[in-house]
Amino acid sequence: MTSYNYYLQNPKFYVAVDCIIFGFNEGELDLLLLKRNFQPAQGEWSLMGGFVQENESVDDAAKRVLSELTGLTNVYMEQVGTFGQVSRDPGERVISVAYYALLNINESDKELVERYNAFWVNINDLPELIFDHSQMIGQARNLMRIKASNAPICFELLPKSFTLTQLQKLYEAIYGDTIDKRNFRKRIAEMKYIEKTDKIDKSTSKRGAVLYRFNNKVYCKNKKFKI
Amino acid sequence: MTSYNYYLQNPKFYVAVDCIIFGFNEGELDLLLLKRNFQPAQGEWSLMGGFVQENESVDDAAKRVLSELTGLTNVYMEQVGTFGQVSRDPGERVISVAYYALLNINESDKELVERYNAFWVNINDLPELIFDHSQMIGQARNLMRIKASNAPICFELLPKSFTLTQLQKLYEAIYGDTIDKRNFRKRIAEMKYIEKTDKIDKSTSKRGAVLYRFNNKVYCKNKKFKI
DNA sequence: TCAAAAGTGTTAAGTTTACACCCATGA
DNA sequence: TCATGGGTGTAAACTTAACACTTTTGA
Repeated sequence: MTSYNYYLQNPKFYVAVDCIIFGFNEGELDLLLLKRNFQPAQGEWSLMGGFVQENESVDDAAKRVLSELTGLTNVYMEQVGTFGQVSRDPGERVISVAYYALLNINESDKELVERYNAFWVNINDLPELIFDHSQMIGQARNLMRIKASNAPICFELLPKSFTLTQLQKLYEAIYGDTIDKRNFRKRIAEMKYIEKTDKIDKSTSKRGAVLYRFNNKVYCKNKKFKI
Repeated sequence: MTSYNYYLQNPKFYVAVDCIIFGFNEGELDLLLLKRNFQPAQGEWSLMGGFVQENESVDDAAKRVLSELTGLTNVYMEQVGTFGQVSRDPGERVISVAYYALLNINESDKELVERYNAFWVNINDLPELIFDHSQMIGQARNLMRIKASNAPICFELLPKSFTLTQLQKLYEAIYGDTIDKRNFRKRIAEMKYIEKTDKIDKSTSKRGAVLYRFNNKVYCKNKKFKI
């Protein structure tokens, strides 16, 4: 590896990643937050984070940090942005790259989550968070909302098969607004890649609700999505 | 400043900023690119960039770097994202945060631009660029297009007063598509913050075209914008 | 007088919204 | 048999898209 003088005269920084981890449970959108049982800011609420290492890309660091907490790999993640205020971390200067992740709460490793002292917290009932983590969450929510209206990322939060009521409740949680049931179902019916299965979910009603699933192969044929 | 062991065991990185600088001239959208007369990658095309310093935020570094090239401060800038592949810069590991900037070409310091060996290049006719700079530009264009359709950022690229034909040509350049003149003007007419002035521009037609200006105070009253 | 850009309305198509009742079933 | 959530269609309001001619004036 060549080193030019050019680089040497410049300072280096700790670079961290912080994860805004979305989950969906019982009609509510949750975030996985740490009640920190370690330094710094012990006892306070924070996002799951970690430092970028020499041998990994920033994206890979985010995946690693997410996997350390949840045990999951191949999770949908998207970069939110970089937070680079000089004193955002009062301990040391740290530049942090925020990512949001969407996952199915039931697939996460409950033992790991417990070991980190992490909790799923309703997104409408968030505690105060350290540093600029609340700001990161705000940006992540906006980005996620926009993406969810234009791309089929909602299925990352749901089980493989789901009812239309579940799907609607998820969108209502994302948008923070109610949606008309008939209009919603009309739009879904137009999306041929949201397929009826022959299974019925009886867990929330006596009549039972048809289970649907997302067919990504069919989606890839034209990639039109709009809710 | 307190140092915890926590930080010390982690590596540090060079952090750079790269600027995607948009300008608008004669109906065409341009980017300000460097034909590098310095190391590394001398002789190749690149974005204007620089390293984050100890005493400045990442956002401030982007502003400084932009100002070094253009002489301009108070320029509209937005973060595009962070590029953190391990070997994106073959010289040394550098994590780079990309920003896009919108400015009026005529306000930039031509002498400085020349000294840096920088050129305004039509966005549809870009050269090959070093590292991941083409990817940065791609993301910046997408982001800018979306923003321009939802917020009045287009005026950053225009002189204080402008004709409706200029404004339409700008949007056509941003969207890479033609727009119906009557429909466009109808939409503009609904935006009370795009105000007629009593001036006429005679530079592009014998008849002359009315000059308009953007009134930010009026805009701030309801902040609705959609083109 | 004519070339060249500025300016101006209407209609059809498509999209979005609002809205209320019947269905199936287990308790 | 009834309470509960599942499932279904239509009409009005609004938005978007398509489209062509007249005006002004300097050369």
